[in-house]
Amino acid sequence: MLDLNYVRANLDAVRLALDARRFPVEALEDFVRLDVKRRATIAESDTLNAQRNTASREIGALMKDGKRDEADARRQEITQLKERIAELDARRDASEAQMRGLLSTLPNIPHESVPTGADETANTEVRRWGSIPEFDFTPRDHVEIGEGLKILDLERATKISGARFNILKGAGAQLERALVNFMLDVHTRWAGYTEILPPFIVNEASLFGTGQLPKFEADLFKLNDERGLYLIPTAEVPVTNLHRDEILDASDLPLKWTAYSPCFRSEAGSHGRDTRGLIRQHQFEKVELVKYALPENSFDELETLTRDAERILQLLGLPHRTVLLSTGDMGFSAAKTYDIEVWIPSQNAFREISSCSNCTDFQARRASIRFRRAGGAKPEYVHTLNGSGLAVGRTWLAILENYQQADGSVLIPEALQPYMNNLERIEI
RNA sequence: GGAGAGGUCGCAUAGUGGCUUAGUGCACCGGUCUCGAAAACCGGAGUGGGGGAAACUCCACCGUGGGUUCAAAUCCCACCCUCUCCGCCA
Repeated sequence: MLDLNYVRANLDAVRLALDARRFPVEALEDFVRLDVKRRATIAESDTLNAQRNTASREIGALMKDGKRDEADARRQEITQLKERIAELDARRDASEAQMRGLLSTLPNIPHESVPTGADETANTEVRRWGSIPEFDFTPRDHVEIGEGLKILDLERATKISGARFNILKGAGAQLERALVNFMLDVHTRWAGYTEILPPFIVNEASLFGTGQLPKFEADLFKLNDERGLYLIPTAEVPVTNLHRDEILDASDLPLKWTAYSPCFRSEAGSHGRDTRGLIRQHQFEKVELVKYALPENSFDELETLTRDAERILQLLGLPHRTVLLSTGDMGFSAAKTYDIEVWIPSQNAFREISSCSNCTDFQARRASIRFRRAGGAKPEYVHTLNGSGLAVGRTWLAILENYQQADGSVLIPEALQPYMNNLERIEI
């Protein structure tokens, strides 16, 4: 969420930034009008409240002195004040609700280093790692490889749950588990992240905090339950909300967490896209990285977080590139985002396997996550960052495709073998 | 699921309708003292919002939302959460 005072003071800059994000900016005009109304209402209601408080105290004093008649007279006075105050409060509540409604749907302001553009064609590649594998046979896609090795069963998953679900079996299930352990170990041992195992079901306030609600409810699975609970679309939600409504100490920052979780996404509106295989599923596993950073350090922290995610691909020997997203391609809460894309031989293309964002104070304001510098300084909002480190399902299929052999078997990357009981190859 | 207790300004507590628009202790910040520190003493300090150039000032906030009252932390209703005991359960 953007800061009310910031929007008020920087209306033109905000309008420009939102326009770059392809956000309809007309709504901002109402904003100014509502704000003027709101402040006038507050001023009057505060004054009347002050009068009421004074009168009340005087009545108290009169009652004590036994002057009932005078007290009764003053009561009349207050009754009128109260009506007017109730009226003003109702108006203020309405204005504030409208402003909040509008503010909560505005996306974050892009950082100045982000390229302006309408969509992904304006993204810029910042670096590339590894060489694209060459096969002396026609490479198969992961569905064919996985089903051939009997480690992937999509048909039965459809019977049991429906489209966009999958079943891993034997060495396939083991590979998934190995990847989770491997990623968590690398992040905790070498990069100083603390492991979190969060709830996979969260409340509305948490989803508001990270920005999924109110705008993107259609992307979520909501539980049929009076409590208004949802399955998490990413561990970013529970982990970023860890210190919601708290004031931390500046010396605690940065805080770095890594969390494994399944992720549940309804994928509404992506019918027909990536229908084959594991690329786009309703349920997938992910190891997430989350940081709270000091505002002055957050963009540096984004660089290291992105490198921490890339390291996994490098240790697994998977070719990839890193792309800086343009203003038109970024997510709602992000001020700056790098996507990491892994090479997928069957598609002859790089596909997203991680998305690393600095959300600056956008989520922190929605979730009220603050810190205080030494002594009695005013609380400030932390900057929150998150990135996949990595999407496990996509890593799984990238290994199958990049490490496939002519005979249909798949080699296990060396770094992963200790996590697979030293298995070197998955074969029939 | 049943019975009971409780949620107060970082922590711990006081406060059952107006001497409290929240007291006290600890922690915190500033000062006095000291070579320096500790102790002691003096003073300060919550969050959000409105007005103001500023000094400052006003309003709201005692789990959340309603209600009663001239006046609510305090009374009433609903909900959320925590703890204890019983039952059930991976």
